[in-house]
Amino acid sequence: MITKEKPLFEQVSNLMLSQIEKREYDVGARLPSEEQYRNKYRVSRHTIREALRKLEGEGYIYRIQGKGAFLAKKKVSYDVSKKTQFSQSVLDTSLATSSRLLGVSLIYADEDGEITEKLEINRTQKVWALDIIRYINRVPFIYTTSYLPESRFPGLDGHLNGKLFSLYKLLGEKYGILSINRTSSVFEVGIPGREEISALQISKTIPIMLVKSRARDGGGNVIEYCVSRFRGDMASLKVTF
Amino acid sequence: MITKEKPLFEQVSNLMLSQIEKREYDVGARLPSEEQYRNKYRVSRHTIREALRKLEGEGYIYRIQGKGAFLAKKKVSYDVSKKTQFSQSVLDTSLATSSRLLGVSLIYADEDGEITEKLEINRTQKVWALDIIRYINRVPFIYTTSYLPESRFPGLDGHLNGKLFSLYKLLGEKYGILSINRTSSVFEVGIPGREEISALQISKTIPIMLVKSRARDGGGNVIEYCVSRFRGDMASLKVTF
DNA sequence: GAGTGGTCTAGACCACTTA
DNA sequence: AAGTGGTCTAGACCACTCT
Repeated sequence: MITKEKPLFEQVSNLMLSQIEKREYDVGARLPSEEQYRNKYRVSRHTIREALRKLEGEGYIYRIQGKGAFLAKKKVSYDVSKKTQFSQSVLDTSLATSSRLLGVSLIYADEDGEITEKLEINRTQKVWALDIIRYINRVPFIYTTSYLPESRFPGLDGHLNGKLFSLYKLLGEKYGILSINRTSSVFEVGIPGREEISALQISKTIPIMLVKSRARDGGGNVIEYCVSRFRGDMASLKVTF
Repeated sequence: MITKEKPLFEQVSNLMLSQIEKREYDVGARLPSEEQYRNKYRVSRHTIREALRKLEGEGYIYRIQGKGAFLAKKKVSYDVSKKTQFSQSVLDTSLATSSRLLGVSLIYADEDGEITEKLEINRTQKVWALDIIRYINRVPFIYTTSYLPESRFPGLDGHLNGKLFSLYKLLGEKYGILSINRTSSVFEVGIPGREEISALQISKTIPIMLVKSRARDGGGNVIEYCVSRFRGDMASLKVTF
């Protein structure tokens, strides 16, 4: 069974994958434990863990400390275009969406000046920073930080409540913002930091997709700069031109 | 020095990172070897490797077997919009771009039917599969596989040569395709497989960004379906709406 | 307390690069 | 041949979940 062509952990990983692709497990079902795999394939636990890490990075499985490894679900298709509302952007309407406001803070110019630059303001102006988590079927899917100039949205914190939450709707109702246009976005991949790991409840081996974008009002003024971090193993982002 | 707050490898990783951010090394310079780090921080090699793996995944460093770990360069900004030519999409014009055709093959319908579905053809039709590597300053940056219907582009292989290469220019000159429109793209992240690792010359810990897109001619017919794999540590993809 | 995944050590050999 | 990163084993303890 063991050849010398490929690294051992990769052979093991492929054996595991072939079982998965034969649909031997249901979606969301628990896979054998590392100890069980170790007995099955007769390799060290380290090798089993490398094989599992590979499958996790590829999005086939996810792991939870103390519970086990589970077969991952299909990716969620998400539209990142001009539509600005979360629930409208999730293309599969059978999925339940919800949002939670983690916190609001009023900050001064950031150190590197990235935010002030993106908002086209100067460093003496204050900025709202909103941390929001968006859920799909109660699973954290996106962790977003939105920056908005305080001068344009005075008293914003007073209009917010933690439970139900649509930012753009609120901007329309309370501040008379009629149209919001996302003109461009930047996509990058990354490895989650501590914040992303705890907000999205993922392990550090799952890559995240970063989407940075600016929104302008009808007059062309920048009203928001936001950084969204998507679970890499769950998201499939669709862009239409 | 060693607290119990965070995992050891993360503390080590942060110490390494603080050195990097203090600009103690030049871009592209070699970092200390794992053995040197091991002596410096007095931890096991496994721990050093986990710390380095973290930095690698975050895009700060890259590693080459037998040579060492090196300080990574800044990300390349790349425009993924309607522009269809590689050299035009790299936003920093000071960077040298080049392409290489890895191979052309004439294939039948794929097993899962993804390609035939995307090309809007049926399974009995043959399809050209072109593997192309695009370089930035002679470093592999994108690994693309393009699928084109053979019925639309007969004898395509005869027009290709491995060295200089612009696919869309060729389609215009040889097949009279006047306008090419990319209407939508799908973005995903992933972990590189064997093919991507060897084509992009990366290690398996570097995530890749997958961009799948279709192109249509002026008449609205699909003329190409392509899957591009960007080096996650090098690419910053810009989308304009 | 038992079982799970997460971190860590110590030591070994392999594959690749450089001299 | 020496040095580097890549893979692998064996064994240990920790953190978290479930019963």
